[in-house]
Amino acid sequence: MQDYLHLEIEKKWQDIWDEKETFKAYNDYTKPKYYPLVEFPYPSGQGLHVGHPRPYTALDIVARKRRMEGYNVLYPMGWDAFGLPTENYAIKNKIHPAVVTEQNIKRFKGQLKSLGLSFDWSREINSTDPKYYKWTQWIFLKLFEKGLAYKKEMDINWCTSCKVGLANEEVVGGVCERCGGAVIKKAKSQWMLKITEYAERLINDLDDLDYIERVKTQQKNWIGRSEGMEVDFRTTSGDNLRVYTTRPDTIYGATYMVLSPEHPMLEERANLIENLDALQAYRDEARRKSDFERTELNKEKTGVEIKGIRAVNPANDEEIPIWISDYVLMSYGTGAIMAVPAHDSRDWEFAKKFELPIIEVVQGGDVQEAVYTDTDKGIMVNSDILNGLNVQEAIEKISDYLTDKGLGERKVNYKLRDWVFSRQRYWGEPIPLVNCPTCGWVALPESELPLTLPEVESYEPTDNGESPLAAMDEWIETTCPKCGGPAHRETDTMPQWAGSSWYFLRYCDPDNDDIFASMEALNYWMPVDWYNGGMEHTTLHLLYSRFWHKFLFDIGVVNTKEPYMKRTSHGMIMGENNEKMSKSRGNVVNPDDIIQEFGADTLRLYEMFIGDFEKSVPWSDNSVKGCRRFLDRIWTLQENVTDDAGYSKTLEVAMHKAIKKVSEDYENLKFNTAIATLMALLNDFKKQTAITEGEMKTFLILLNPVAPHITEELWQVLGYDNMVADQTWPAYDEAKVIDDVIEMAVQVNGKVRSTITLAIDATQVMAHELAFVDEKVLQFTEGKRVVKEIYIPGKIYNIVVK
RNA sequence: GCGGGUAUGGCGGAAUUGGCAGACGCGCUAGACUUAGGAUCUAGUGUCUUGUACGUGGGGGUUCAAGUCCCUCUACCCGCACCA
Repeated sequence: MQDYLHLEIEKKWQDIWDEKETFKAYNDYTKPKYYPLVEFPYPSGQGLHVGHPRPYTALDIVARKRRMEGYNVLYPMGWDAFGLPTENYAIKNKIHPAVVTEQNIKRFKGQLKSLGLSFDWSREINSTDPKYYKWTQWIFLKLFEKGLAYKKEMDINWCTSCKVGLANEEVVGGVCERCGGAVIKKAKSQWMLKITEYAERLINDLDDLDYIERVKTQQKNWIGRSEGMEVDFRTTSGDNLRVYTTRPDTIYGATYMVLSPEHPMLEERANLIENLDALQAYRDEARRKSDFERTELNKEKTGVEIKGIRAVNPANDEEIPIWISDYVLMSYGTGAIMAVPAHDSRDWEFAKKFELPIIEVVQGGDVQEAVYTDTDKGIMVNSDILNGLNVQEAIEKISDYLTDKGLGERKVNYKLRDWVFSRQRYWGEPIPLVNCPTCGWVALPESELPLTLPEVESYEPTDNGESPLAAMDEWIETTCPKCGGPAHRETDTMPQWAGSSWYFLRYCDPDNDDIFASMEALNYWMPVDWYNGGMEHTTLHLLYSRFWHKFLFDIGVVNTKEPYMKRTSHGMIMGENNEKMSKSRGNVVNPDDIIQEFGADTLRLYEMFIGDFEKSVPWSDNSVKGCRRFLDRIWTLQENVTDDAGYSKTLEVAMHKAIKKVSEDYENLKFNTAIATLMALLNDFKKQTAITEGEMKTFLILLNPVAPHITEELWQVLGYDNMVADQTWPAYDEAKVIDDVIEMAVQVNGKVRSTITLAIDATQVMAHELAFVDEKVLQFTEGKRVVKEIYIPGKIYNIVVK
């Protein structure tokens, strides 16, 4: 017997798979297809992280199993290569980001190949390749054409000392990550995409999808649909202040109003306001905080009352004060609220701090002492026409009442905001628009796509907040495609989300120069059957790509209204100390080292065995060794295989059970228990003097998706000249999976006292007879009265005594 | 703070969804083989005050029966819109 030389064996089979194009997805549109997808990685300078192989191996298992089940499988891979780290590296080292990207991709690809993943590399894509981003730009132009892209003044993070715009991630503790300088918000005209127009569909269409529940919930909560009312409050300045509320029933408890510090009323009625300076100072302060900081509850509430203007509660005509406070956001609702301190915890804290009146309108608590929010079963009080109603009835009645009086209207609101699509950066897709003094914003004609990134001297953003492209005069100066007059190019680029919002479509037809993918290819391959990715992409990436896909469906260029049929999520791999792996913590494990020492099969097996696929899990060097030991023990099986093609009598049930369990577990993300089953089966094998060829073959096929190299090698050792990858997935016989005799636990008063052996279909009478001669049972029942017997066939027998 | 999730031996985890808690693996203990062992093989391994005992983050409840269902508390993890 040869030694198990993992490096040699793994290289050998990887070369064979490449040469034979074993995993190529062929364009035979008559066969049943299967399209599993993993998120394409950002090729960072650090190389592959041990976290990457976890999802890749998981869907590799599914892909390999599907091929053996007769499907034409498309399991593709590519690079999501635009992004901030590459750009920052380029700035620091004065090297073109494209060069950095190329190096990183090369390294990543080599590492992925050494894992033996069954990707179809002939369809590799790269989001920074002009041939790819031509179509990203094309899709943007379609959005623009349909009125879904618009310009709006939005705040960016601005470092006052570097004089550059910063990503949120570059703002640490309110200061610039690079220089420690103060960061303020600076208004900048930005391209926005109207994702809010799709909010309703993005919620409703989730119903038909096979997404794991927590992903659906997160998507729904992120979109944040709420039904409520917009209500107008008159003011002493003669204006109407419109608020949004989901609880119009509590309007009689509204004892003050709060406006967002950015609310336009401050400008519009500046002449009537007596304390403008204080308000302005507060506004400046709020400007330095993010929405996230502003809505933090545990911090002390702050605010300033507007002196000189008061509001009138439309329900009871009482005059109430108006405050500004940063816990009200301009970006949600109308930027103004009616505050009901008795029944909203934020309002309650604010009222307590500033000694504003608290009026109970739903019975059930002591609102002077604590906020009362559990109002579901409460009855309305102090509310005139609503008194005595429950909350639901009150909402209906007051909504009708205010609507009839012309004081408000029912309104559905979403937390979801439109997508800020501009970045003042170099390393992104140029936005293919031209600003013409006479025609306004004009799209480039399709024939001019891709609009490629020009060479620039510096990748640093300019000190007036524009992208590095703004310094390229000869690139900016152009002519208007519409009128032919002089015009300027847009210098902002797209966010990294752009390229990843449609990449799964390109895999279907990656070399097409006429369209991003032909309808023929899309009709066959789409939708993605199973998409696995990190929980951290559950809100943004998933939502953005669903939005783009729905848009493409609306303009008739894709065939399905949803891109992904099924979405699952994997947990993170932590360092051995159960902290996030990072250089600074010194707990990083390099996959290359593991492959070198133990082999790719061991790494794959380990990452699948390590724990619940959906949960995060710490790395363990010892467990890696245990997985290698399992493969070593399999390797030695080759010495004890007989010529018998079937299963032996002693192992028959175990074989059928294992096929069933492994087949099901691979489908349900339960890779750890699938492997445990195979380990148990190997233990059974080891108890025999020899196993049959049939048993060995089945075992190798079942293990192949997890450990493809060693299983192919052992297959060859058995004397076959084809591959495991060419085999048919084994079937099991349901009749042979069930034991006909079982051990049943016998409980007395709910505690297990003994077990009895009986037929699977035995009756209670038979169980009774066996149990009441059992010494251990009698010990607990003797001299006592049997009150009740619970017999669940095949499960348990419980005797209740007194 | 808001939204989502998690908690089981020394460690990673399993438990047919209300029916024998701890499968499988690691670690540990003992033994075998060995010049040697961080190799391999065999056996054992939840805890303790060793019994009508206790035990699935803490407290309470429902049930013949609870890791699983209900109430409540705590701790940790992910996301929060310019990281990807």
